Amino acid sequence: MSDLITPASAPPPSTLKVHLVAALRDAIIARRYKPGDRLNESQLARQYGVSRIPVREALQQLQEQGLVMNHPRRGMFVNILSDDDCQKINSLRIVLEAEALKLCHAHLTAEAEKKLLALVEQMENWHTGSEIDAAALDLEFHRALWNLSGNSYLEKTLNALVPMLFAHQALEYTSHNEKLWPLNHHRKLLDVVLGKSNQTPEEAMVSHLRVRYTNPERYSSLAYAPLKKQSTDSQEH
Amino acid sequence: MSDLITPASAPPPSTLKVHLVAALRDAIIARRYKPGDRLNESQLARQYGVSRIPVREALQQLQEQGLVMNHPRRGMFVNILSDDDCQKINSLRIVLEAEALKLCHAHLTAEAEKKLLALVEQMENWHTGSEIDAAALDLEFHRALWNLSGNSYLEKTLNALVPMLFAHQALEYTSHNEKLWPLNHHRKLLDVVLGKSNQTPEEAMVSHLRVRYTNPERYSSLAYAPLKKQSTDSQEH
DNA sequence: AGTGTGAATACTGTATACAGTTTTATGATT
DNA sequence: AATCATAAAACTGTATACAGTATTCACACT
Repeated sequence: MSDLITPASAPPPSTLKVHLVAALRDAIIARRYKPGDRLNESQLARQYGVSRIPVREALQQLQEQGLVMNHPRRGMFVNILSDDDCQKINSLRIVLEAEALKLCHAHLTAEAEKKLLALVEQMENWHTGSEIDAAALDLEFHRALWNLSGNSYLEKTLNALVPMLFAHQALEYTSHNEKLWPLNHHRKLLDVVLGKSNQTPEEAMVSHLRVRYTNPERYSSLAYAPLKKQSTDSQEH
Repeated sequence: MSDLITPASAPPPSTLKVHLVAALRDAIIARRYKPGDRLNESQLARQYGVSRIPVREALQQLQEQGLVMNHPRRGMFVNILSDDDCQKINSLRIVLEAEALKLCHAHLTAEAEKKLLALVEQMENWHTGSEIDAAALDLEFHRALWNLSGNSYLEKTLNALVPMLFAHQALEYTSHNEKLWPLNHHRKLLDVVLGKSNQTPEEAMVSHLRVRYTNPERYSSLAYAPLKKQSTDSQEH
């Protein structure tokens, strides 16, 4: 009979595609590729030392996640979101993160509490370092909350929405003003999870996430334009 | 200069993949392929008269949408959801559909109202016909609401969640008991959109969608089992 | 110099080919 | 007859090849 279901402990029989998805998504979230940049299949295939097929498959998965956009027979581009798009995504994010926060309390473990607290303190003590790293910490904290919600579909949905905002640098970590610094908000969210806050999950999440989106010139100047050799400094590996 | 952005009126330069995605998704939602069924790339390629590549790409897009599941190096299977999975998806659906319903009122047009009303009446007069068709009408009505919400990301998210429930026949249309018949609920939702209800969007959506999920034997008996020639009557075209 | 036209190039979408793994079938052993 | 081992077949993941379209470049024309 053997194993009908692959045992959870089995070595994950990974494929090139999953590695490429992770690498490309991280590169887009970290803004090494910027909105509007063209993603050339052959070039990426050369960079990663694989054929075009797994690159194509990875790009199509990212397209489904909203990070890149396909123009048929023209190619894949890092997606461009308007201010309005960001607002829409963010309002949806608020609803979903509030729901997640609501569910967290029931699934709280000592281990999870410890991890969240460590992240909060790491963020509070953040005074030097790049904006990218601040974003990475921010995302990691929220992902931990999504995971703690215990609803994997909620988690997956948020993972398909929020990275779009990060890819657009929709959050700013430059103002170290103590009151406004987004990283300082996270302890309040943790307090809600721990039941040590008098705010409802909705209130806490709204006050954390309700921001306006006004795009600076975040986009590649080549966006959707006739394709030219793009800046080569956005490469990696 | 020409067109920097493909004009909306342009003939959609479609690909084989998008046709396959639509065909396969419809087949899964209509339960011509059932949860647990194996989807063989070569076989589908032959059926549709194309090569394996566009079939693979279509299946991977459906995987991202949760309708099929990949077992690395084993193949794609129509996804199987446990009762618990259905509960989680449904609770998320309620939150999202309530949000959509809330947003609809602001975007209401005479044209949209006419379309929704037509669908409601079509459903109320539904007395004969298959369960599949009832499900199709149900889904069409809800999709119209999602679209009317004006938030394309909300729409896309719901389109990635709700079809999973339909693929599992999680809704039953067999009880023609007037009070319980789900198709009869839709007028109440429309009333909320029109502002003619004293229910809040949340209340209306909760009472419409809060159901329990208990799976009958909805699954293919071959689910995840050593692969055998599967029943050939689930083919099409 | 700027603009328009056509050839050359590059790229995507799809088909075919190949390698390694998984599944199935076959046959030996008890 | 049932179980285990081995060989054959089938399938996925990936690479390569090809066709058609989009883009770029070069050159003529004004």
